[in-house]
Amino acid sequence: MRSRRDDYSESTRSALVESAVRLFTERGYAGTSLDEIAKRARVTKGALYHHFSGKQAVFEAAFDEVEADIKGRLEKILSGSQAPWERALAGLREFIGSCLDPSYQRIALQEAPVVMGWARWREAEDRYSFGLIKQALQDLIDAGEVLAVPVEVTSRLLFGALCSAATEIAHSADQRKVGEQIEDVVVRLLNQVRRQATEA
Amino acid sequence: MRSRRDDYSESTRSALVESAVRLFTERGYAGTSLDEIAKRARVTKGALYHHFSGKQAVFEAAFDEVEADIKGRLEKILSGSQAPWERALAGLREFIGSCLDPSYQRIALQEAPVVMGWARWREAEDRYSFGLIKQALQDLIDAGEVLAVPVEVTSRLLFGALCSAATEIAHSADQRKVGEQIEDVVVRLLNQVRRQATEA
DNA sequence: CCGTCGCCATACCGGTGGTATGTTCGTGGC
DNA sequence: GCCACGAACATACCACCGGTATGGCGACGG
Repeated sequence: MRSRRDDYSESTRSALVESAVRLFTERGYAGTSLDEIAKRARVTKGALYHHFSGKQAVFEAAFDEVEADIKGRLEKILSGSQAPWERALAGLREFIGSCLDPSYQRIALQEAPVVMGWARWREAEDRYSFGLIKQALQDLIDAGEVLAVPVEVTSRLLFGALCSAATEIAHSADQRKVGEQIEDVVVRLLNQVRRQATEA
Repeated sequence: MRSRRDDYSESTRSALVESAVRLFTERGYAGTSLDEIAKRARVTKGALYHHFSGKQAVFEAAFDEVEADIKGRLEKILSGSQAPWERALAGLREFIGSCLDPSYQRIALQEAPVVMGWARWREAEDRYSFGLIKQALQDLIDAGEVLAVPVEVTSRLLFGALCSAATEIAHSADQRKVGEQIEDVVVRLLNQVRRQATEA
């Protein structure tokens, strides 16, 4: 039986996470104090330390929050019923679009490797957006759509390229134009490794 | 006339920078205190604040130190007398190799965007390694070696891919193997956008 | 030989992450 | 219905660190 107190507890916890996501996005990890996070959630540091072991834990909760959101949207597309190649393209577009979210940009891509440490970040990314990209590439290869390439390193290259590209888009004055340019270049490159079975 | 004091002053300054590079590489920006940096340079925080305006300035000095080193090696190769395509390949190899330097990894690629802020980092990178990569790509296009692609975004994609790839190499158990895989994939992709003028 | 100023050390302050302790109130047993 | 218990917080406090203000010492120009 779920008690009334459990509701309250989860409510304040989620309020803390939400507050953390906002502040970390705006001012970064080092630039936001725990008092601020607690204050925005209308509690004190005591409550924060009851729910989390420390500042790092709060950050990781915010990280999970942001990543889970992206992952959900990506999974929906990648499990669709279109042809593998079109699914991948749609996923690519969705990922680039998601990268424009300032929270994902700063928390998941910029600060997470520094705050969590690279090893832990990589491990987490395997379960989130990077894992999905790798899976999508593997599917393409399995379906015979692209040449056999080392999946691990190739998806790593692709992920790195897309992340920095997305950051570029996000900060550019004309997001639409830069976004189309990037998508164009990426698709052009991908088409090069695509098996030409559909032709001839 | 360069006085004796100027020598001393520059000596302690460079000692501080060297100390900062070491500590920032080992423990990261947030994990190292100014007292530690000063102590390793056998001075006190007072000396540090005489030479630098604050912690950020110390970091930027360390950043410049690391970047200038890489830039020097890259420039030597890219201004060589080989054919454009071979020059670019040699530069690519050199850059991947340079990325394995833990200081460059952590200070210039990981922490700098967070510590300096993305905009300032990007601005600085334009004058260092990224600028050289962009120039190299532009040269290839000018020489008619590769198809005309949007230089800015393409080099951004390439830079991002290489950086994350290099991080992957640096942390892998078998650096040689992963390094060759990555180089292979990148060259394969580059060959795809290469103009086939040499054939036929 | 002396005043000056660059170079650096010492002392101190405010803020922040973390801990220890106190307080409230919902919950389950009787 | 009541009470003891513990979860869910609040409060008070400490250690450390970035930054500032001040003091001293020795080299350099006059």
